[in-house]
Amino acid sequence: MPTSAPKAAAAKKGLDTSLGEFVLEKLRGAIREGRYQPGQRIREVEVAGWLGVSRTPVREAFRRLHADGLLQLTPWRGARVAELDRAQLVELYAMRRVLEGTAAGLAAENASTSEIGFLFELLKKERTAGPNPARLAEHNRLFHEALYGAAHNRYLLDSLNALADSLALLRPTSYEVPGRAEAARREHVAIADAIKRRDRKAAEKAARAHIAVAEKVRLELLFGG
Amino acid sequence: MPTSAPKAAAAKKGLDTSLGEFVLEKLRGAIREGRYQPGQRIREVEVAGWLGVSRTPVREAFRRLHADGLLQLTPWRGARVAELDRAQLVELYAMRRVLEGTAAGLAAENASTSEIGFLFELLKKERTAGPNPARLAEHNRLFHEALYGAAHNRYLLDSLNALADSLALLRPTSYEVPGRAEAARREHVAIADAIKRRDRKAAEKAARAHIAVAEKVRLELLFGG
DNA sequence: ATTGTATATATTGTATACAATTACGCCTTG
DNA sequence: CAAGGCGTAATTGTATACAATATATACAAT
Repeated sequence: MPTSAPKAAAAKKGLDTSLGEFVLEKLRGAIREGRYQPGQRIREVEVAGWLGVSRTPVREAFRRLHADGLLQLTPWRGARVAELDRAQLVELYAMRRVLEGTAAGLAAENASTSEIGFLFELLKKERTAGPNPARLAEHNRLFHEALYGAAHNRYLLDSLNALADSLALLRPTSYEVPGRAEAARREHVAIADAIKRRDRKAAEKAARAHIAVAEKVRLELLFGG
Repeated sequence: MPTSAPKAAAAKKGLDTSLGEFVLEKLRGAIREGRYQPGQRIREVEVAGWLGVSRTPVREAFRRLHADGLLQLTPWRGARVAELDRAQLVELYAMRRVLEGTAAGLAAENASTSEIGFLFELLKKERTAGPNPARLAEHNRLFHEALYGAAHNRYLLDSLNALADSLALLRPTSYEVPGRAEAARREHVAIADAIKRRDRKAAEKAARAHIAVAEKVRLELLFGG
């Protein structure tokens, strides 16, 4: 539970956006980093005090997190960080397999040469990232975000980002599994190569395969063989 | 612009849900029925007065509609019903083609026999619906919603509903085009038949074709050849 | 006439006050 | 000692008051 004193009130000075957005980002970060655990209840006044704002912008942030599926809201009973059971996880990965494949396929058709260059840059960094699982997961996130952008479809982008946020609820990440990092990197390379060759089918197939493996690893990690 | 006096304040008595939800549904309906036109500005006090509530639940509804892409919110400058230009429309249909195909494919695998029966029931009603474009569009919506449900994937369902809401921004509907209704019905039948045969590939293909035709008709209708 | 500026008005963002509902502890009672 | 009811505290839903910002109007200067 985030408990740093309202020095955040200082950090929000010179805000280029509304307090609601500010709170939203703070909460999203806290959930992504696991400082709020799935199932945990979040009280409005608690967040308001933490960030030095009133309940109003906190409630706005809650509503948006709810829309993204990160918070479970029940009337009069407050907000709770969403939990994913096995069935939901399977549904989520099914969806992601489709969308990720579509993104890769569209990227093969629509990505600019600089976007493709950026993908390979990220892969280079990924190779030299070291063994820290959190850092590896972060690199992974950057690669996938770049891929989503290269597809050039706003709706697809938004959906995939929402799915990624939901998946961030789960820990540990797949990168805790020995050898997963190298395997994932090889799969990433396969996707990027297909995009560079402008091979839509191959890119789609590689991306779907990548997600299928990720699902398998995650399920084993979380629920055991 | 909806202007019926606050008799709505009476209609909201005995509410089984929060006022925010109430306002959300009212606004969604008003946008879907074209009572709020794309590009039109919506003021908080105006809606609050219309529905006999304060600005607070109105703002909540605005935020959710924004998350769904139906409202465009800019700080200090209020809410505006989203507009779709041609490029966005193309992106949206690309997304819908993928998701609708996926939904049909999953329905072929996962739909219960009663769900399949319901699809055919809707098709029967569609055949005898008469020539009213608004009624036809409504029947169409029901069929697609049933299809989404039969896929048994929550994330897919939410995404497709969001896309459908965005498409509802556009009028006139394709059903203003002579002959579109019968053609659409035949395409619906093809989808339902494939699902009944449990033929995943065929269902997916039929659904994608259906959306592709719908896109073509819409583009011609809105932007001319 | 047009453009720039100042002022007033309107509208949204935020904070706080109040109402409705729930959760929990305590007491009573069998 | 357990079970159930009552009352208080805690929490959220809603309304309103206030602050910050944008928009519109009036007027002056060119």
